[in-house]
Amino acid sequence: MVKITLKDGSVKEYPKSTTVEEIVASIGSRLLKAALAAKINGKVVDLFTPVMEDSSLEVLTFEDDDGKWALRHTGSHILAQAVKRLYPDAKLAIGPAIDTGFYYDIDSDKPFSEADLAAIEKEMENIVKEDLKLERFELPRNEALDMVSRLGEIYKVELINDLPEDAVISFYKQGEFVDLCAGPHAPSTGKVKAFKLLNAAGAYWRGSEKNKMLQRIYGTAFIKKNQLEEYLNMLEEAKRRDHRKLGKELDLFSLHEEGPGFPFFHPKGMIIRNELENFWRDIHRKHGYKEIKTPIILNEDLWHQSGHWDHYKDNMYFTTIDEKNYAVKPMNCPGGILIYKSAMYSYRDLPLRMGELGLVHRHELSGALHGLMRVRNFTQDDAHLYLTPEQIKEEVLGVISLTDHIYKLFGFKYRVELSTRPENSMGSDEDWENATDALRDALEAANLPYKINEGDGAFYGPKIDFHLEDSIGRTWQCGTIQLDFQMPEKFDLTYVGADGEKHRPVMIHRTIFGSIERFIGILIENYAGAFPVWLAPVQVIILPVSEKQKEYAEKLNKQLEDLSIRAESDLRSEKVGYKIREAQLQKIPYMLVVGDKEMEAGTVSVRDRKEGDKGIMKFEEFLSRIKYEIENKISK
RNA sequence: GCUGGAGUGGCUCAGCCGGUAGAGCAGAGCAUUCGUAAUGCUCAGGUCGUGGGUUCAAGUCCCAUCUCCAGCUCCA
Repeated sequence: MVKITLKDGSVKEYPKSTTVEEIVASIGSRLLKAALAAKINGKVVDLFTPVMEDSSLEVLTFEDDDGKWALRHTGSHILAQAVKRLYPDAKLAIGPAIDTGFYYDIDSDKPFSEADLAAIEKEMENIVKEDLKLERFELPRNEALDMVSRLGEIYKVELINDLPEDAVISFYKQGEFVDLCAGPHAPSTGKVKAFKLLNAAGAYWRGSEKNKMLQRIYGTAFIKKNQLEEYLNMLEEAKRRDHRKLGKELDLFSLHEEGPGFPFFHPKGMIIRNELENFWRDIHRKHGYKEIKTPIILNEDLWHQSGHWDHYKDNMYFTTIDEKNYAVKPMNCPGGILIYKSAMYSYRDLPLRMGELGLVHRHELSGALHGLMRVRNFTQDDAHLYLTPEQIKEEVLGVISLTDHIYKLFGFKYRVELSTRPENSMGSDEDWENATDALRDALEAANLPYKINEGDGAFYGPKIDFHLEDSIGRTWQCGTIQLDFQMPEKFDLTYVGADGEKHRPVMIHRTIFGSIERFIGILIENYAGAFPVWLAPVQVIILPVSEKQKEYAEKLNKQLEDLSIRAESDLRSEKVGYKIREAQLQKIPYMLVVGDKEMEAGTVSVRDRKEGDKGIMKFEEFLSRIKYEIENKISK
């Protein structure tokens, strides 16, 4: 007999090699129905696993991440099985579960069209109906290789060959289909009732552009049909929030063939930009930053000296002036450094914080361009801090807290990553280690959860990255804090210490918005175009009921403008309903409906874009309310 | 850059098996002066991303190219 300790602390006894499934069945039929996998002594296993010793047992359902992943992983196997049934020549690569569902990479001569996906989905439904039991078996390496080569699965051969010597090589079988897989899986294909294939796209084998491009089919799976519906609705909703669509509808910006990746900002988009920049300047001044501006085009020699030529040339644009070679700046640091070098500094001057809203140009791959999120020219809200080595931690912490403060103002959730030394980089291992440790210390001190992003640092130093989410949960790097011992060396930067000797400062490169363009993209999607009043391109629109109130409307408009509130009046001879509809679609925060009643009483009938009709109030009262909202940057 | 898909008036979209472009919205004009998400009528507007080719005839077929979309790669 073995003793099984359940999550609630109760202990039950079962004959040895009773399967998890049988144990779960003895607990309750509802739990059995919901169970997808289990944890025995903390290790995730299949339900058909026999229990051989005294253990703790935790049943995993779709509510648990591991249970969810098991179900979706089974979804990917069903997908592969369906593909093999329909296209026996297709070769299978990898097919994992992911946050939003699952995918399978397949090598097939025939590209999968929408119609093919529908056919595959149909076959998957059959497999679900067949309710095939999943079985697991292990093979010694040579037998495993033998089996996958007999099946002609060349990618699986490669995968097995790359497994470490001591790895257990396991397979999962459902009906006629067998796949190399570590598991765990749902107990049978019948569990995957609520699934859908979403799209097909290319993906390189093993993620390297040197390898063959395979076809990746994405799908998702849930335990209940209504969860799937909900998810699909969420995707639809996200499409409505897409900043590219809203940018056009709200007349904020545009992109043209004449300048791929070079966004054009329209008057309304410029208002948001300028408000953000004003806010940025204000808060940075308060945090001890000076502002500078450096040229966009600088002599090529500078870029040789900075190391960009060796490490960043492929992303740069070049030009010639008077037969001399120049580069368009992809970063602001070398220009900023020239300003630093134009004076002498005492240790008393440090930390020196110099901010720059700098327009940079980078050659991004054409296929990577994406609305405002990834462009070829963008304005970084950059700053370079020059410090003594002792000041590193405090300054990094200062930047972290400023970043947190600003993101919170917008109500953004964010994720933090620590990116370490990349392959193509400069400097000694010791410098890199010190810099990376310093950033890690700061993160620990700030008590920020973070993930390590191996080899993703800048070529001159490691960095802390802040990622923000767009409407469908894709994340984009915005803020970054980079610690740099290299540029001060390359440019022979110095300050005079208390000892009267010259010393080498350390540099921090940092951004908070990251790029104004990308940040605006994130703002649009997060607010679904309904910006808080302080950012809204038009803050108030006055809607006279008829032309009789035209003058009253103009008077109110003028008063608003005198207070620097962005107001418009809709004086067209349209019905109020029509004017409201347009203002509503433009997501204007406040509509002031004025008719004879209001005109005579000096009042306005206020309509809030979210809450609807707020009733009549004195115009002055409305003024003080909106002023309060603007001044305090209220988002609601 | 790679794989797949798309590109028709300012916007959103229709156009079957090739026979010389349709609608709604927006715009302009006229009428209407109207109380919380679309008043009516009239008019104007495209040669179908670009360049070649096949054909008596191409938005529709073929080739090239540009841009966009999804994903991969890359990144603020």
